[in-house]
Amino acid sequence: MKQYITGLESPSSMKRTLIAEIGTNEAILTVCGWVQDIRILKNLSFLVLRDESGVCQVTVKNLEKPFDVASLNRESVILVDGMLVPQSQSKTGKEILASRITLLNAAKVPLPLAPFDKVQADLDTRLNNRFLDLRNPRISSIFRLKSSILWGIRNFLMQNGFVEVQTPKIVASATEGGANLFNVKYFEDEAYLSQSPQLYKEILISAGVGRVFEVGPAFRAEKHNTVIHLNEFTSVDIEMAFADAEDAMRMLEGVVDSAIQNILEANRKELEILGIDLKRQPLPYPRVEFSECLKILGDAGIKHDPEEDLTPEDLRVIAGRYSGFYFITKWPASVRPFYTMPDHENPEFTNSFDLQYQEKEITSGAQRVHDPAMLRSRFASKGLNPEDFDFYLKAFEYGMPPHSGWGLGLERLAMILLGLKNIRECAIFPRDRTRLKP
RNA sequence: GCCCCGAUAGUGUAGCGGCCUAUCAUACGGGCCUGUCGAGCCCGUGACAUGGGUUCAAAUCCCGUUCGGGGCGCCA
Repeated sequence: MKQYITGLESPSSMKRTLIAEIGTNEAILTVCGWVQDIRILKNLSFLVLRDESGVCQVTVKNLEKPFDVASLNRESVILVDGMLVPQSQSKTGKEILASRITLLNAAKVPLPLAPFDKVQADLDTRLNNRFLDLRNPRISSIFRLKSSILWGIRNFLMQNGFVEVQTPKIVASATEGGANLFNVKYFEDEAYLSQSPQLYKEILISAGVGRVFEVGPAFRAEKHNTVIHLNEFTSVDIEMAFADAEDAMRMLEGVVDSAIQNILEANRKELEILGIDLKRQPLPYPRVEFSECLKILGDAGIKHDPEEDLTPEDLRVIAGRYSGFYFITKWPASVRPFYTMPDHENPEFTNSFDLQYQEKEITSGAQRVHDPAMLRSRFASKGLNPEDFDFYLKAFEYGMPPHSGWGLGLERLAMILLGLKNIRECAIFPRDRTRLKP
């Protein structure tokens, strides 16, 4: 009674019906998917069959023996030929009376992770068995949403005249210092994995691209062990010519709003599965100067060195004043990279900004230094050797426009919009301090 | 790099010196059940991360190792 695969019986997608489309087609149909649940009664058995579009119930009359249901394991892949039951009593709303069931591939028992168990597995167990974890729509919804977030971002940038580029991820020098880079062998040379496309974006501004963006991986060799850091993350980077920090901030809030708008329109189902109540936040997002943050901290009785970066504790206090997204602007030069433009009036501050969501930093951006002489002195003040950046500096010597830009952590944005507590949830195969597989 | 915490069946947990022949749920195997849908009921299988030590006695206390969780620093 068991029917094994020969490999030659692979179903054609031409005659396969997606579960979501059941009821719109003929009454005799073929569905394929994973066995999510098995309930065996005396005279009949029920299967819950799942494909990428949804679930339906498959009813098997045991006496007719279209298949030995008892031999089936959860999460095995089957093909079901059968008839649509017109008025189904199933809670899935869709029911097929099986005339034939073909086992396409069996799942071993026990499952290392049961995606539909009543007990929730730990994140570590889930990530070790990500292919099973992702079979649960609660998990796969995260990545459908992330995909839509990125589409909303791309759509907005394309509409605003940006060109998408791909810059190298194997690079010869650091963008902001040397400590946090992964080494790679590049034939006879020493190379690194790129921590940011910053230098290339700026060179492209000199190249006359005008508005440029990139979505790509960024690598940070920091041994951080937190719920908001990955060693490989997706960076959305833009750079705009003839633009100041305010222009870049406007583009940034536009991008975020477009991402939210897009998932509200396109992903009602996924938002519902995850129980997310997401709302657009009116533009513009509040702008708060760094010096104002120090006052807020002062009011809370926290003394803060004006040359020092804000700590997570500081940001929690500041976040008490703002709900949702807000910008912190005019950061001190001491905590910003060499390419950040100093403020004309107060050169110890910069024309820079971070986009925050409560206490979490999502984006860092600024107007950039476009004058090569100023850039050289900034290298010196950061203790960097200009010779390491010769290919970069060269682009500034022959007509570099004033320009601004930012880099946004896609997983950070996703975790915030989706209300997830650990950034690893937002990376489909995350790389963290110890995780190199799968 | 620093600091805290943890590791018990496939999964998730209780136990924290003798009452442990280790709890419960879920999963898994068997049986019953004319439509189930977190199915139900009965029976059963299955675990103390690892190496040392303390003790009459260790899942339980101590040390090392490995693995995991969280925080800080750094950042997106």
